[in-house]
Amino acid sequence: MTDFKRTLVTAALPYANGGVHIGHLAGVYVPSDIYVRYQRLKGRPVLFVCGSDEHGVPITIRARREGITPQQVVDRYHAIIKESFAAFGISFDIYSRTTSETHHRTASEFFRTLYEKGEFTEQESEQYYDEEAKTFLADRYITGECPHCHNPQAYGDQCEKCGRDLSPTELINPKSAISGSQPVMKKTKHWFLPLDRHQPWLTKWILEDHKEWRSNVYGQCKSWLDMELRPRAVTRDLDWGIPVPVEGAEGKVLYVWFDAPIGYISNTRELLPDEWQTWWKDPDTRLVHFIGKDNIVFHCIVFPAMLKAEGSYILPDNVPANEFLNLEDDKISTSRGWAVWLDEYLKELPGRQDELRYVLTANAPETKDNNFTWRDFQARCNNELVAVYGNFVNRALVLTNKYYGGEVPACGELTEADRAVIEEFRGVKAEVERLLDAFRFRDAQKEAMNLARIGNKYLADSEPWKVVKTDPERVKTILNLALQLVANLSIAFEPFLPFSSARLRAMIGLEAADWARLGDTDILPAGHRIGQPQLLFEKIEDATVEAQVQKLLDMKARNEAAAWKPAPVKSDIAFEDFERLDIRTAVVTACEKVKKADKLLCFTLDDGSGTPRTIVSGIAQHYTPDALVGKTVCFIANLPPRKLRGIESQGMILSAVGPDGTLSVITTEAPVHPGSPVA
RNA sequence: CGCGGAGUGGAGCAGUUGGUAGCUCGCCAGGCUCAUAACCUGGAGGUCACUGGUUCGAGUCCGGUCUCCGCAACCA
Repeated sequence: MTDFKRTLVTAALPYANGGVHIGHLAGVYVPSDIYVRYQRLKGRPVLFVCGSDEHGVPITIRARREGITPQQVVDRYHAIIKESFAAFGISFDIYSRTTSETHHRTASEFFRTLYEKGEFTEQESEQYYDEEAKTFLADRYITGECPHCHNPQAYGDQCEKCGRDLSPTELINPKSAISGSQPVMKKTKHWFLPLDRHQPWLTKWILEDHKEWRSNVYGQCKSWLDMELRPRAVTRDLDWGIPVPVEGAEGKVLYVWFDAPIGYISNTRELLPDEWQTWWKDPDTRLVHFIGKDNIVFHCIVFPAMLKAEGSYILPDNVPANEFLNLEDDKISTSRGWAVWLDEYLKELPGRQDELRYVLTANAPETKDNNFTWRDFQARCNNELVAVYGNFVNRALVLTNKYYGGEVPACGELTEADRAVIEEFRGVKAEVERLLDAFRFRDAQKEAMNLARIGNKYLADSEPWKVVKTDPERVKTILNLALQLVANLSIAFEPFLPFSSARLRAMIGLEAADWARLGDTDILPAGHRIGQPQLLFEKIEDATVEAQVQKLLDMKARNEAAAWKPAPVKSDIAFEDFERLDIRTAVVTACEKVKKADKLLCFTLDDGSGTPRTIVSGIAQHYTPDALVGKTVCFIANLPPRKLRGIESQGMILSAVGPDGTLSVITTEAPVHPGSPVA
C-alpha cells in the first residue's frame, strides 16, 4: 500500500434527477472526503474525482413528465448537487458531468477501442417499437396489464402494484407511453460486453488477490463469481445519451451503466488534460472507489472488466462500500419523500456542516445498515461535540485568557501525570492513521475525539483553578499542555470536521494544519498569543430537531396524498357479469402464517355451509394471524381453487388497497349470518 | 432450501489469528466549579438471536433454525 506513488479516489456519481441526501453522504461522500483530506495532510499525491451521472432513461422520463428537455433536468440537478457538495466541504478536485464534451469524447473512444479489439459481441433481438413515434421503447416506456396481479398500469420493467419484475413481452395489451399506440416487435441490434470471457481472471483477482476487501464487498463478489457471468448489453435504443460511435448504430446510445463509470476517467481528463493517463494507467497509482452497497458488483466486476478489456488501464485496489443508512427507522426513499436533503439541511441549519459530518461518521453504516434519527443527531452534537470537544477547548482558552491575558505560558518541569498524558495523546496519531488507512472512519473519528476526553480529564485531575492559588508556576505548565492538546485537536479533526478545525485554528492563531506535528507538545510556542475564545459548537435546541421531524412527517403525508389518485374506472360490464360473481360473508375461525411466504396468511372460514373453507390471502404484511380471528370478512366464493405455496385456496378475501399499498379487509357494519350474500 | 451482509447490556456500535465481553450515549450515586447545568469518578444493567457440535476453553470455528437488510436496465 505504501508503495503506491499516488492515490486516485472516486466517489460514486450522483444521478442527476434528484438531490443528494444524508444516505449518499454517509455512504460515499463523507468517508471519501475524510480519506482524501487525510491523504493531502499526509502530503501524499491524491486526486478526488466525481461528477453527475446525467444519462439514462429515468432522466428522460422526468423530463417528459415535467414538459422540459432532459438537458434542462440535468442542468437543474447538476447545479444543486454541485453547489451543495461545495457548501458542505466535500473537497473534490473536480466535479464535472457526463454531458460534458470531454466525457462524450472519452466514452466514445473507449467504446471504439473495445469495438475494434473485438471485445464486444453483437446480438440481434426483438424489441417493442413505437411506429407513430418512430422509436424503440425502453422497458419503462411500455405500460400494460400485469400478468400476475392484472394491474392495468404495470410498467415494462416492473409492476408497481405487486412489485414483481417484468419484461415488456409479458405485459398484456402493451401500450407505448409516448404515443399511446400499440407497439410492434421489431428487430434491433445491440452490442454486449461478454463478462463470461472475463470470469477466470476476475475470479482470481478478487477471490485470491483481494481477500482484504470488506466482507460485504468480497461476499457479494463471490456470490456473483460463483454463478456464471452473462454478457451484458452496452447499448440501447434511446435518444438521450452518447451516440454509439460505429456505423449502423443510428438511434442508439451507450447504455448508461457503460458510460457512467467512464465519467471518472473523463473528469480526470478534463481536470488534467496532459497528465490524466498517469492517474489511470500507471501501475504506481492506487485506485479507490467509494460507493454504496448497491454498486458493489458494478465497481468490482463490470467496470474492472471494461478496464481490462480496454487494456491500458489499472484496476481498483480497493472498493470500500458502505451499507445503507435508514432515517427515523424507515428506509430512505426519494419517491416517498423520506429523506434529509443536503441542500435543505444547509439552508435550515446554516453553519452546521461539521455537526452533520460528525454524526454521519460516528454512525456510519460501515458494517451494517444504520439508523439516523434527529434525536440521535441532537444527542451526539450536544453530548459529544459541545460537551466534550467544544467544552474542553473553551475551558483551556478561557483559563489562558483569565490567567495570562491570552498568551501561551511556558512549560515548566513535567510531573509524572503530565508525562502520562503526553504519552497517551502521542499515540493518537498512529492510531488514527492506522484506522484511516483501513477505511475505518467511525473508529478513527472516535480516536480523534479521545484527545478531548484526555484533555477534560487532565484538567479535572490537575485542577489549575485551585492550584493557581498555591502554586502559580505549576499552572503555567498545566495550561501549556492543555493548549497543546487544543492545537492537536485542531489538526486531528481536520480531515473529519474541516470547518470547525479552521475556526479553532483561527481562534488559537495557528496558520495551517500540519499533520506531521500531530502528537507534538510544542505546537504553540510560549508567548504565542491566542485570540478570544468563541464557542466552537453550539447546542442544538429541541425545537430545531422537532421541526425537522415534523417536516419529515409532513412531507411524507403530502407525498402520499399527492401520489394517490383514483384509478380510472374500468370499461362497463353487463349486469349479468356482475351477477355471476358470488360474494359472501364468512367468519374467520382460524388463521395462520404460511411458511416460506412473506405475504401469505392461510384462513379457515365458517361460510355457513358446515364445512370449513380455506382461503390463502396475501395480507400477511398488514395483519398478524390472530388479528382477524372472529371477524366477519367478505370473499368471492366461486373462483376456481388455486394452489398457493402448496395450499389450495378456495376463493378470495376482499380488501381495500390504500395509496401506499396497505390492505384493509372489508368487513360488515353489523353482525350477519356467515355465508350471507353480498349484493 | 436463490445469493450476500447482519443479529452483542435501554439506544448506537467495537470485538483483529478462539482464552472468562468492551466503547459512546442514556440511567443512578458521588466529586468538582475553570467551562456551553458543561467536566471527572464510581455503580447498576448482557445466558453475545436460538440450537447442536469441535475444543482444556467459542461472541469468535462447523451444522441447523429464526429474524432484519440488500441483491444488474430508479436509489449510497
